[in-house]
Amino acid sequence: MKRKTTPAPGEGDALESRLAYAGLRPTAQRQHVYRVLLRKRDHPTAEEVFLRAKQEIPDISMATVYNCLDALVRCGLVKQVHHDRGATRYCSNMAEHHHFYCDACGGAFDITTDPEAGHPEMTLPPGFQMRRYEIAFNGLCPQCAARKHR
Amino acid sequence: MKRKTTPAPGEGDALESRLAYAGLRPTAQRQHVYRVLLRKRDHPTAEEVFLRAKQEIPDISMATVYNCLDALVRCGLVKQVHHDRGATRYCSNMAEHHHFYCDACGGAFDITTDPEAGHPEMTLPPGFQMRRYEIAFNGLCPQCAARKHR
DNA sequence: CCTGGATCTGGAATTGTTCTAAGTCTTGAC
DNA sequence: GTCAAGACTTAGAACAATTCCAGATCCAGG
Repeated sequence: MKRKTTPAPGEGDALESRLAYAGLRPTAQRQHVYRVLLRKRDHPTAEEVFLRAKQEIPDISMATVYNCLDALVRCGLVKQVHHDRGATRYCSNMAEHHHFYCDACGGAFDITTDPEAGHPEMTLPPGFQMRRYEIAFNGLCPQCAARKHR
Repeated sequence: MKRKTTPAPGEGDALESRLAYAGLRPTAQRQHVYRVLLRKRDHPTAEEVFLRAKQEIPDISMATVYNCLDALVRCGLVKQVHHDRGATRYCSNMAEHHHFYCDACGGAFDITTDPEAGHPEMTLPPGFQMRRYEIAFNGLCPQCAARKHR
């Protein structure tokens, strides 16, 4: 219910200007949700973001978390990550990269794009206009792979 | 739920033997659902398969369609295709391939893998054990691209 | 021709997400 | 400052895709 006032200037500048540019206000909830995503970059679901955000803002609601995440996505600070039909995960790493999904632990890992590897656009039949592409890797993450070897 | 991956009793085998190999019966519903998928390979959703299947088996239920699709997936005749968090689509093209999703019309198109292009496994950091990978292309399909150019 | 297990069915339940309506806060005009 | 307009947050309802469930039905083997 009660809302915090404007935070100290200098804190979360990128966020503030990005939001402003998109015509959005840097509310306490948005700032905190963004901080949650920056603090632990493990591709949390909306539910997980909600639980983490609640620790500091106990009254925050799920709807607000969805709203905030949507705002962050819209102003280009956060990316949605989808795998199969699982819950949407949120990723604050905006560099070009792909994802590896561990079949054992379900974790998602950033795979930074190898600049040497050519983009696969030439493999497309004529007529297709590619805007972007994404590679989803599946298998075992290092930890789970090591565990299986024993 | 544990899903048994069937190691192919023989490439390009009939529905019946594939099902039998997985310990499943070739029921009328399963055969018809499979026929529906072969007849129009446009990556239909379960709902679309249901509507098409109903034309020949009016009493078939949605639950049965899901069951049949699951059976076909389990015995390696059909693949699930996911894009963002949209409904699961079903693909009877079992050759290795990727998918192109048109941002304009929402269609899904098979992109056959270029055998020349090296697999991207070397781009993975050490420790990761890749089992498979999938490339999702986004952009405009030839038809929608042509329409935009006018 | 019985019987047990596989299968089919409609409907309820579940999950993740979006919508809605009402209340709260912030901004800008005066 | 004061006030209205609009942005934002909230709880809960609604929603879509899917899975679960329990009863009915089918069918192969004895």
